[in-house]
Amino acid sequence: MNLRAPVTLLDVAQRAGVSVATASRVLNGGDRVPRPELQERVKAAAEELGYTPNAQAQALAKSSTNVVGILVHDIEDPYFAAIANGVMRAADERNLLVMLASTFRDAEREIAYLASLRAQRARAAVMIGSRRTDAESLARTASEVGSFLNSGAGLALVSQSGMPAHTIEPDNRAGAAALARELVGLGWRRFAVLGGPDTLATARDRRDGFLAGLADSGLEPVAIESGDFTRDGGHAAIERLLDRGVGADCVFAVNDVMAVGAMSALRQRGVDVPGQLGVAGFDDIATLRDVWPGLTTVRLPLEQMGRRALELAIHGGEPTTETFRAEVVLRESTARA
Amino acid sequence: MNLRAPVTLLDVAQRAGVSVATASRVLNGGDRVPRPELQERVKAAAEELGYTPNAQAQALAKSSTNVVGILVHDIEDPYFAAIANGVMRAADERNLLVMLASTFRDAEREIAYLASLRAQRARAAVMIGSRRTDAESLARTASEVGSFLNSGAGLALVSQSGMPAHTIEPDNRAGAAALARELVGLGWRRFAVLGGPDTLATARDRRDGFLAGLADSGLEPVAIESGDFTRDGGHAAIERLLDRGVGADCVFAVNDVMAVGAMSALRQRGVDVPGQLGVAGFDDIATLRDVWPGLTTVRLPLEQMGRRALELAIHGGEPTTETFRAEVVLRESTARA
DNA sequence: CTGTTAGCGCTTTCAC
DNA sequence: GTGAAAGCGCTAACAG
Repeated sequence: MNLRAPVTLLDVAQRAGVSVATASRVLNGGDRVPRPELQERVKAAAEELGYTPNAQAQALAKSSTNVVGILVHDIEDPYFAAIANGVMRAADERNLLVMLASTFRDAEREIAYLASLRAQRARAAVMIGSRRTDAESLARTASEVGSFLNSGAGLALVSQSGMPAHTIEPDNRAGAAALARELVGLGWRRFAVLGGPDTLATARDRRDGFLAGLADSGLEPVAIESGDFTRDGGHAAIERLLDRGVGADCVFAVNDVMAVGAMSALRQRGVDVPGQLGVAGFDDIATLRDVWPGLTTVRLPLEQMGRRALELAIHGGEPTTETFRAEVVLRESTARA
Repeated sequence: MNLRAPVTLLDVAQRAGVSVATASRVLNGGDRVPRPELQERVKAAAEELGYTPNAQAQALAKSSTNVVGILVHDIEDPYFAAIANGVMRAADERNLLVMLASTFRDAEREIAYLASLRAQRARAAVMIGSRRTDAESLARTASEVGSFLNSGAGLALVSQSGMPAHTIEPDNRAGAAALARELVGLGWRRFAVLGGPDTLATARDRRDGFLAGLADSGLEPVAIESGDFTRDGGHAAIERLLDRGVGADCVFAVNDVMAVGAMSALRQRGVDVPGQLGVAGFDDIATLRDVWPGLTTVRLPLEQMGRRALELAIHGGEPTTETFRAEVVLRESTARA
């Protein structure tokens, strides 16, 4: 076994003394099954020569691939990783290869990747993550999404409505509203909200849902502060809030990483959680379940959402929207004395 | 724009009134550059028809792709996500598409994925994560690695030596030894080690390095308990240790997630950290930097390691081994009163 | 059941 | 500079 030697089907066929058609049939399960004896010969030849089918050639010949794409903003963000994981598991079960692209939150990259997937003739793709509401990039994305769909590939979006494709929606509003009610039930009254960028639908929905939940009890938040949808965003937002000196007794961050960033800032400032200030997040990120005090949050079936997204994407058909329920998880960060 | 309509280069060429050769040359920068006027015509035609090159066909024709693969055990594990992120960034810069596979810690899957990447004629691949030392699966992996390399593709391994490919090694032993020394310097004396499976080289090296570091001060651990290389593994291991009642005053878990799992168990048992027991980990996982008390650990330049791995993989050449230094990060979890 | 043969869409000599 | 044509490796009719 030395130096590159591209063994082709023809090589195998010749060595086995059969036609390429026969070789193809036995090696890649086809319609008609050759006689046992030939099967043996072909398999043996393939084995001896160390034959590996050229997926590119196969794809070209039957104009269809077993590749699916996943687009996430940032694979290091545990939220995306969890959903992507679900997609990958489902893909693995179906023997599909996954092309994963981290767009680093750049709309242009996202569009370019989608185009690449189209060029690769991917069977389907799953786009994860809330889109910005910025009209222009939204239009450009929509256009590329149209082309993608038009190429015959399947597509499912997670946390992003408004596109003519299958959509998986976490019930952000209802979940946040339920959380608000539970917190009020616990006795908290003066709430502050750490929102995300206003262009992110997910962040907006969670904030609005929370406000709606408070309204159910005739309450209004004492403050709303927006920041990036990240750990640092939460850290900075709570500091601004503290500096402004609003008298909140409980703060809701629109996602867990922001909440954790906020908790860190509070610790630095010497504010006790939940003694002086209760803190709640959203997502129930697995990696953060061990933080202390345990973070009250709203659990989303992230992996399942990913699985389902892949199923819908490869299934195709008319655009569907499926909503996944969120579930409030009360922990120590909002425990009342 | 209706129903699937595969626009080919031929369509574009005809519409522009040129040959496919010319169309190819202008659309995919080639050797000879056609006259400006033709370029315009071809580009216009391509635009109007909404032409997208078929990557499969291109790959077949020039027998080379711009696809690279990444193999990780579990993309939800922040350690792997961080390295994979580095690989993806480097890939993105080079305009390479990434095929990411999560092997779910299954050796067979890993081998199968490598074979798939070979079938896809991937340009290169990066395998991340310590290999088990189980002789049989090691041999089978080695065999597939051989085939992969033999196909002309590049390969780099992260945290796994012993294969005839480029290798990126975090300096686990030295890092753990340095940590041990620092802890001793802080005044800790009775150490317990929460090791990983003995078949994982990474886990072994960290444990051994730590022991060596202790030995430098003439110390020996009071106990060594092994568990899975996961959050739950750390949680269970510390509980067994506690039940056995070894009188340790500081415990070193061979990775951060184990350490966090252990801290959680300690909290449940009412053991104060670092008051009653100091805790240290390894990796300095970003997502865990906000846990409280802040976890003393050993930082590895995860993203950089990933970047470098990709560079080596696509560069090819003689197998190299590059070692990345680890750096001790002291935090509150091992602070002495 | 098995072999022939025409493509799949694009790149790349090799002539013009 | 530009085009004709021969593949790249495999699949899928279509004949035997």
